[in-house]
Amino acid sequence: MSPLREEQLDQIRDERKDQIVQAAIKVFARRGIIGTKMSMIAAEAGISHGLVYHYFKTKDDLFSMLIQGAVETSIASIEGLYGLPGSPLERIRLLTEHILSKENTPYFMLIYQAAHSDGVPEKAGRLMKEYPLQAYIDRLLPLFKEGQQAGEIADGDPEEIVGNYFSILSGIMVLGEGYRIPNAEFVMRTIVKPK
Amino acid sequence: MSPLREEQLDQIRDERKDQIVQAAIKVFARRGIIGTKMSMIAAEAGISHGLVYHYFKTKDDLFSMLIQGAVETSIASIEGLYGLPGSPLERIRLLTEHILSKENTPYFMLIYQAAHSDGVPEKAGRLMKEYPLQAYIDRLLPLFKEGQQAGEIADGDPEEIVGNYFSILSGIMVLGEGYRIPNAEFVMRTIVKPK
Amino acid sequence: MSPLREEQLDQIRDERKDQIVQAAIKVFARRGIIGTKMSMIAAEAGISHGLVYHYFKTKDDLFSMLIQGAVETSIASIEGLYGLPGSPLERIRLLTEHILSKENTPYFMLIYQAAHSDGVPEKAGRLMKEYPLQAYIDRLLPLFKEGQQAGEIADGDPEEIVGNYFSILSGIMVLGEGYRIPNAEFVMRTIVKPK
Amino acid sequence: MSPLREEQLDQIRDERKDQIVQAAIKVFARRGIIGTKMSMIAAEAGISHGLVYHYFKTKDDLFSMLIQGAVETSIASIEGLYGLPGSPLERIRLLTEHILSKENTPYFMLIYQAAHSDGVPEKAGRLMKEYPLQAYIDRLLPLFKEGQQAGEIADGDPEEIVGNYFSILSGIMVLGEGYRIPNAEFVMRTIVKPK
DNA sequence: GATGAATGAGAATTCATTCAT
DNA sequence: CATGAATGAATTCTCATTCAT
Repeated sequence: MSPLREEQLDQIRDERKDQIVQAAIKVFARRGIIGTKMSMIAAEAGISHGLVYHYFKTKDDLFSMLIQGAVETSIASIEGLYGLPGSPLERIRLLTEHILSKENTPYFMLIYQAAHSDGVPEKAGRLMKEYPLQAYIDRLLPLFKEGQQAGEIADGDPEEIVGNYFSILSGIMVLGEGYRIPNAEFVMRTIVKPK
Repeated sequence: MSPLREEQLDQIRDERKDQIVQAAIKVFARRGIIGTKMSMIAAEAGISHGLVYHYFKTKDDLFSMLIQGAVETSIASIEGLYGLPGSPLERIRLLTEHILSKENTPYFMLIYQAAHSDGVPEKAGRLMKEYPLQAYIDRLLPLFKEGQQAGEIADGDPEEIVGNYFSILSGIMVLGEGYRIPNAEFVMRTIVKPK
Repeated sequence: MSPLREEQLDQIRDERKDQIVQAAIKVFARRGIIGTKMSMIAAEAGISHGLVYHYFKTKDDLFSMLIQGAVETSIASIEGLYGLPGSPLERIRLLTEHILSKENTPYFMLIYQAAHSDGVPEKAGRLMKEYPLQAYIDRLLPLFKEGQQAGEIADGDPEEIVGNYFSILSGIMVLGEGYRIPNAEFVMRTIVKPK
Repeated sequence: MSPLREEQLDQIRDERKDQIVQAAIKVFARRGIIGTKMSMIAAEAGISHGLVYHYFKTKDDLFSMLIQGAVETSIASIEGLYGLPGSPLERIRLLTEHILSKENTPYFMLIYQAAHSDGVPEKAGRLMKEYPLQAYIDRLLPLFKEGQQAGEIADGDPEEIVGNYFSILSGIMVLGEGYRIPNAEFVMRTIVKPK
């Protein structure tokens, strides 16, 4: 095994792994844990079902890994808001637009699946306990409070407002095909302070 | 044999059927079609799984029956709005409160499941084709237009407004445990015309 | 319980039992043991399935009873030949016509089912051991030998001739719908001595 | 991956498929469709029941495939007669011997099962409609007519003669264990013209 | 690393049988 | 005697997972 060869293998491994992950996100998001067959993921990734097991120990393992990624990404994207310039409202609008963008759907679906389905594997379940929905709310809270102080966000219990805001966004993202996705402005109306 | 006995049997049948239906709504709503095992329904209803088949031919049959009920009930509840007194906005607020009330969750979940899950039985699928989401929007449209004419509802394409409104409500109802359910007022903000 | 009432009950019992037996013969003959559901028998007899169990302990019990009747009847009908007048060939022709008559089909089917199907209950199986196919052949043998001595029946091992004759008849009777039932004359050609 | 491997897999597939088919013929012939459990076929073939489903979609599928083979083989074997040399009677005797040979039993049983049993799958049923018993008779008819013209076959309605002949052969082949199988000569007596 | 044959646990469904009324 | 509600064992079929090649 020359180092070159090793590198090649590593590259193949990474490629394959990503192939599988992308396929799995797609299928899990649409069909949920139970509704997703390993063969579907393999077919979507264009490989044999046997190969999936070279890279992921079990179906639960694969799902848990996806959830972990989804949670980390989404938490990071919220925390990223605090480094951005602009008024609180502007930054919230940015986040709202970001969340409502098409490419985020699978991540929300995944988190939704993990929070609900009963076939949720232990590991994914643990993750959801560590970073429960409340975690998202907690991280948004300071921003909303800031907004209230700036007179941009409607008065009222800030935790309630954030909770409502997050529910509405989550709900929309989970709906899937057939439902109209409102634009950010529409959702923002629920939180901006009327003049 | 005696009329009394006949009645007793009818009563038992009705009771059991209702028991099963209630249990099924509960379980289907939470777990979806594939995720729901007949044994879960039986256990939830406190009967043997064999008895479920005494009353419902198949799992698909049972699910389809529930969907039919859910669709009919929800359509009727929208259409009922047109007979009520009050301004359009007041009536929409009424509907919003009604939809957001706890006891409606399973119906929305059911319709959501029927519109999405992959194991949707043919009969339920047909129902969803007959009464697709658009049907709900169509039925709400006149009321919203009325509201716009009365200056109560925000300007803009009424179909878009209704679609967004319905998406937000549907999304919320589908989320299930862990998420905060906003009160009607919060949702109403997305559609009322700012003064 | 007046004696009159007892008699009435007895009569009902006998009627019901016969109703069930007739229905069972019909259904078992066509569908075999496994293919016959108790509910089919009950439906054919026009009673509830529960009532069948008042008269027959189990499905196997019912089947065994029918086999017993079929075996006894058919054995008796062969033995009856020996008391009849006429030449051996004439009496064999009589038996052949009798067997080939439509109303005998179910009995042959039943015996065939009992001899083959693997779901044969222990009791019926025992009966078939006591009166196996050989029993029929043994009982026909003297008549055929007589026929050979009288120059009416073809020469050759009489046991083989009887066996063949019985196989052909049994086979025909077992075929059921769709197949043509030859008349007695046709079958007789296999055993009569050519002039 | 390599062509060798490809061939190996093909070979394994063919072997397994044949193993299953042979086992299935054996079990279906004896027990009929309903009486045959997939586990029996698997056990007979010495494999897991899961593997049977790897090769055949359903039990009905497997049965239908067997019927198709049986029908095609038997029709072909009749049609092959017309290319053979010899007098009509000689060729019919050949066919009779062929049919009565031990190895043909399962095929006749199978066709019999398909023509009768109640659990006959739609596909097999369709095949039996396309090639009903009448088809066999139609294909034999010309040969028997030839035989009558040659003075070898008994006079009378040829369709009736063929029908009877086919019934007798079918009946014998269907009987199964316990019954004596007559030799061809015995059966031929029913159709040859007496001198 | 990659494939797909092979296994077996689990879920839907059927049906013989029991039993309260 | 008669009914049909109720149960659970048995069967078909699916799919996650293993493993030889």
